[in-house]
Amino acid sequence: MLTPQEQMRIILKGVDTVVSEEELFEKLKRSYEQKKPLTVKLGLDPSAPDIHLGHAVVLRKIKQIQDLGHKVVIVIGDFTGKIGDPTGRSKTRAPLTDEQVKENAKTYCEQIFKILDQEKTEVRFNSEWLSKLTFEDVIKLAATTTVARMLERDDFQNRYQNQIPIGIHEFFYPLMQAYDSIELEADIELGGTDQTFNILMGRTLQKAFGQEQQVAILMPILEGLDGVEKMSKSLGNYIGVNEPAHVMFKKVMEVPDDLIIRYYELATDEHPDEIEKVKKELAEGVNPRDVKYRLAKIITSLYHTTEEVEKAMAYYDAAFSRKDIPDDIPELKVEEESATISDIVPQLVEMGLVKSRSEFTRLVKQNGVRLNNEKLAFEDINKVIENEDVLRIGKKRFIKFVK
RNA sequence: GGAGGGGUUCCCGAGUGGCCAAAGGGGGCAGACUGUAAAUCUGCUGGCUUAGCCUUCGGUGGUUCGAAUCCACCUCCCUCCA
Repeated sequence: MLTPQEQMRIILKGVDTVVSEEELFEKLKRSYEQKKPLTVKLGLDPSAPDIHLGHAVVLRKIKQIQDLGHKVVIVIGDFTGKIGDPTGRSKTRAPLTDEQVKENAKTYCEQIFKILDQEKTEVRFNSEWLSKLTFEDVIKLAATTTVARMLERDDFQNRYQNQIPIGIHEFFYPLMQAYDSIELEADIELGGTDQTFNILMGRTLQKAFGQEQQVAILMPILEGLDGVEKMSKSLGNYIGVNEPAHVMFKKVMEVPDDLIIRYYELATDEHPDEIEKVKKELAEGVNPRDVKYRLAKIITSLYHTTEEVEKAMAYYDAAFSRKDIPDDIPELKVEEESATISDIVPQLVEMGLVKSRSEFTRLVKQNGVRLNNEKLAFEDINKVIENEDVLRIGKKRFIKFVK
């Protein structure tokens, strides 16, 4: 086991805030001396089963701590998920059913274990203890804090000021999450900075319950592809860990230039020395495209095999650098011998390539659709499809027809 | 419990009887340019069997030749008072 000093260095890399570093050091020291691993908690919300690089920021950090020999406990907030939590996005979230939660949890774990070591990770569901609390217990919990204190939370404050509803039940969300820490006797809790309030509430509650307070480790929030908003599925600016290699690669290339370093820091496991080198390169005027190209390779490799990455790069080079038709594109079997492009549109809609026939028509009229790399004129929409015809919709969407 | 203000298309927000598939902005998509990104310019942005038709302005019902707009009831949100 590494010395507490060495552990600190690894743990602190890239973090936004630690409350508090002294406490963390003390815990590490004690753990080192007694050879007893610390319990590290990460709470996950099962309502969004697709993990993206934004979530991965925290997961990577916890993986590093896991590798230091500490005990990682993932808490799936199935109970909290059923209550509905404050998302900060205008509306109160719809509660999930048991089936949804279970299903989501399964998908979740599959993705988490692309990053964490499954053998060494404990997964718990917080309904296990939360569902057993009596009303009296709940009141006692609630009595540990005040409305004013609750309203300190950014999200609540914003909504309150903007006249967006806040359900009373939502006040319980931080309390429930905090209670999880008591149940686990957590030494450390990880989360994004958006979790600051909830995680600190864990400290408050632990103190009220006579436990040693957990250390809060808060990771920065990764911006999404737009470069401004946080990465999130609902905003559509995300890179999912489950996405095919070529999609992932292309998306990393869409990251704004000024976020290249941030992505290096938060979305890869690159060594700080390496990152310094990259910073220098950029400062010296190396084409950001090339730097980003390497970044895309590194990130894609974290979630895909070498072979898949090679393919993805070939696809990218062909489709976007040379503007050719790549080799490896989805195919659509055309049943009807005399089917025209127009005839096939409903199937394209079904596949999600276009939203509707109207949208397809608009794209064609705007020269956004190509047939075998030639612009498709609106009059040609009734052309009979030949075997191996390739349709390109916009820049990214390809489909090959086979008969 | 009382008084008042609100709910419009993906978001914000204009629209108080026909000229409204609904201004403007944002976002998104496409084209040009480029480095693939950004910036900029242009176009599009409910659906369809597309000179036309159908669905949409919290819900239901009504008035009217005609309703996002008027009326009734319902529902949800906010503010102030209690």
